[in-house]
Amino acid sequence: MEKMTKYSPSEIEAQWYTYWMDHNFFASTPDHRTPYTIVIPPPNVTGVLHMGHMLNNTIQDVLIRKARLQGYNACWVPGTDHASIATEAKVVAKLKEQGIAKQDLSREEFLEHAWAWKNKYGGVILEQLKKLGCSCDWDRTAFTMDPKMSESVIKVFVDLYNKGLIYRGNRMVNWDPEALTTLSDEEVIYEERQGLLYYISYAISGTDATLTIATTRPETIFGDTAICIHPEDERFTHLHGKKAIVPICGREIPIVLDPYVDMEFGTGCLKVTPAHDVNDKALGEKHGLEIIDIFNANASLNANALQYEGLDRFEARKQVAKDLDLGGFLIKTEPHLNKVGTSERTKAVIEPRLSDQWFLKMEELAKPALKAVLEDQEIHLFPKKFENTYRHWMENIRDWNISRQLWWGQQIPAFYYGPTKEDFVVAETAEKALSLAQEKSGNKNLSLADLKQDEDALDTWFSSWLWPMSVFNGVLEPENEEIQYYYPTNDLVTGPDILFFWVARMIVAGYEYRDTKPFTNVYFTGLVRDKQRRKMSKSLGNSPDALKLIKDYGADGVRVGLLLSAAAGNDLMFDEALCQQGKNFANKIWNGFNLIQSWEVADIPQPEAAKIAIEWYREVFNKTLLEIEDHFSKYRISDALMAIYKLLWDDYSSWLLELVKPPYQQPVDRETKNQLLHLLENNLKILHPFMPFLSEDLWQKMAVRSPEEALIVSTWPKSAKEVNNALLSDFETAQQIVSGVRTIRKEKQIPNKEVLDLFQFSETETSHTMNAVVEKLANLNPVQQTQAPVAGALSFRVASVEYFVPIAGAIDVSAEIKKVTDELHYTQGFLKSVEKKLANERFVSNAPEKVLAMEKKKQSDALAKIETLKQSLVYLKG
RNA sequence: GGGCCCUUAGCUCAGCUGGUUCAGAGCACCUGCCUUACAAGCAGGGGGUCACUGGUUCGAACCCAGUAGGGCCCACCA
Repeated sequence: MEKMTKYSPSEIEAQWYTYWMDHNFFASTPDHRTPYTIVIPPPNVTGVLHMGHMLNNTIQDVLIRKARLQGYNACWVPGTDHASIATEAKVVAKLKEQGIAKQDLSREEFLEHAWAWKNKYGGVILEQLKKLGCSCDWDRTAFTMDPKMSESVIKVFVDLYNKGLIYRGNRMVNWDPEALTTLSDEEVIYEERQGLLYYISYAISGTDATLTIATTRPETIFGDTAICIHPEDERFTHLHGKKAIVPICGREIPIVLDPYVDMEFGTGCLKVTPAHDVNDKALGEKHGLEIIDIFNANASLNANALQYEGLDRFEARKQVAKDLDLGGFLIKTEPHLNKVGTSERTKAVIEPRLSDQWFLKMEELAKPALKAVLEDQEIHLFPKKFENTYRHWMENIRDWNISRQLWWGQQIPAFYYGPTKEDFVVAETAEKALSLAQEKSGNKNLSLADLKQDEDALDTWFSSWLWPMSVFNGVLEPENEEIQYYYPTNDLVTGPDILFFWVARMIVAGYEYRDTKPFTNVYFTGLVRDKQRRKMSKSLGNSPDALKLIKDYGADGVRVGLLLSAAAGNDLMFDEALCQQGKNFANKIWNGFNLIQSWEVADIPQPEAAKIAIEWYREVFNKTLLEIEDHFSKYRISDALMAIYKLLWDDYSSWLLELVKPPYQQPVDRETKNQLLHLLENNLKILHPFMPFLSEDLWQKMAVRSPEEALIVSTWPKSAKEVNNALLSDFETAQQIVSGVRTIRKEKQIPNKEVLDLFQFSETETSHTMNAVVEKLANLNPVQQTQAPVAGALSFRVASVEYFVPIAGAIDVSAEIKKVTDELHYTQGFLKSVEKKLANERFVSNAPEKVLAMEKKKQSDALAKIETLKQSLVYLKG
């Protein structure tokens, strides 16, 4: 027989996404409702969907869909980030393939290529998010280099400059010799690398003596402008005031004294290279040393390195070491573990380099942002542990290097009009700059042609830190309706890796420009790793193809798979098996739906079992709903999903549906079917945020619905605060009885078809409200009461009540005796421990009332149980 | 070098203010079943010295100290 027992997601997913889009269900405009806003962490325009995005955006979609159901005006703003360094690198690579070098292009020409590239590939990742089911308001799709966004960025730059917070300085910066730009401190990743410590001998001028320094970078000797020793180092007092001679180049350099030098490290003598090390720069300034830069921009050596000019720095290191050795200057080398800074983007080893850069003073700006999170609790971080990290960074915040030697990005609005580096003005436009320049220079004859704009672009994060404001045009028009309505946003869902890059800075910008937080809750997802705990990366090839996953398991299945493994802030081990679990779950629900649909309806009375089951399920549903809401309030998204999973699989499918199921090929009563459909509707509502496609599909299949009645815009069920615990507990007892009978069936291999008897042994009358449930699920004749144990019957106990199932010839008396005896001994032992506790005066006097009462109940229960066990033994032994 | 966090079943993880929701969940596993929605399933079942050592307490997975292992963040030691 052909049966439709398989759910195939791919067919319906596209259909429902189109339906939602066609009816503008994702769109939001300000209205009388309370807004619920999320701004997407804008992925790089160069990006393709990876597992991190999938997780991140699934969580956002769950939150936004739930809010929408709850009646909020849900607004999820999508967009992309221009990612200056990553994108520029891609465009440069692409041009290179076409035989075009960046240097051969003008800034304008290059930007044309970049925009063409962006327009062609920039939307890919957003299209992929649609496949995942993300219900973003696509009409609001923003890009960090949109005209208004860029204008906002420039406005903020000018404003901060005018406030005296932006300055230009010649500073040691992190230079990426591959991307040919500076990086902020946060973009530098330190790695431990095994290297060598070279001991190099320097002659002392005018004497036969020498001194030995230890360095990891022998190639930098050409930049040496001093040797530094500790003033109190008694080994070197004879060197005070002397000069040393740099090997190979023979230059004479002073020997200076400074307590900075660690006498314990190396030889106690330090060579000073102010152009290529932050500390050396400080020493240089202190002692008035010369600065000799020996590197080109690509980190090859320049003319200052004499015959090594043009050599790459690592090649030069080998060569210089070799030559030093030949010349007798290299005393020895020893292995040395040192930390090497590398570029987050290009992986190139960072070269500390002195250059003119723009900086933003952070100290004052950070203060309100620090207070808001830690003191005022205006913003909550989930998990909370990130508050420590946040505090540490904000309290030790350093100035932000915001200039990049790139073209792709907002060009710094500083205009030079004169011969010196200080002859510049900062303004939104060249026209404004001109009048400022005329004023500043006193030269009214300056024209636009005399102005030269700074070549650098701004750090990408200098635009994304405004994102929650700028997507609502809140920077240019701070009073506009949209920003007033949607801001502050509600939740931000992102990875902890950009806590400093982005999250902290958005908070800073929010307080500076709107005097309030940009969002209330920040949910940090973990890193997605593979089963072996390795970080997912392109180079390892361990990152599954997101679209293929969706194709194989359905978007709903993948969403469930990701969420099931994702506790907030913990890394998650992604395993495709979880997507399979998600897909199985979808199929389970789909089948249950088909089952109900297949039943004929008749006007017949409602069976008792169905009536009880439905009442019970209402309670379970309500209880679960309360749990789910509690989970959501703590951002425990996976726990919320698991609660729904168990509700639908166990309570709904295994218990409720089994109980209401009509006998084979017979109709169901109208009452039951109607009630069931209502329960199903509620199930679909709470399922919808997690599995939007399946839930909408079934919702639409169960009734003819107008667009206004679509599930996506329906209402989240209301929970009753009262839970009928008596009903729940009675039902649970019934479940245990059913389970007891099933265990006996299993042990004695009695088929389910065979109808059995069940005796409830009880001296007093007990309630029978659940008998119909037990009889239906365990396939029993009406449950009978008995005043005495049933001889020759198998038995089990639920709570302290004993049940008997008579089975002809199946009973092994001696085995039963052993079973009961074992249980008796165990219970006696248990009683003993309880009584010992109760006999302990200190326990009785210290333990709270509640605990004491509990112990006493344990005692009386155990005593009662021992009685029935003893009686059983008597009967068994005949 | 400074700071933060983690270690509970084979795996991934819950476990709130110390006490019957304290030893849990999902998956995996084992044993029966192609049973009348679903084998992508049903029913039943076995798994843990709560990292280790001490302490506090009537009582510790939970609090304290130490040890071992793992992770994260920050920091310029040549």
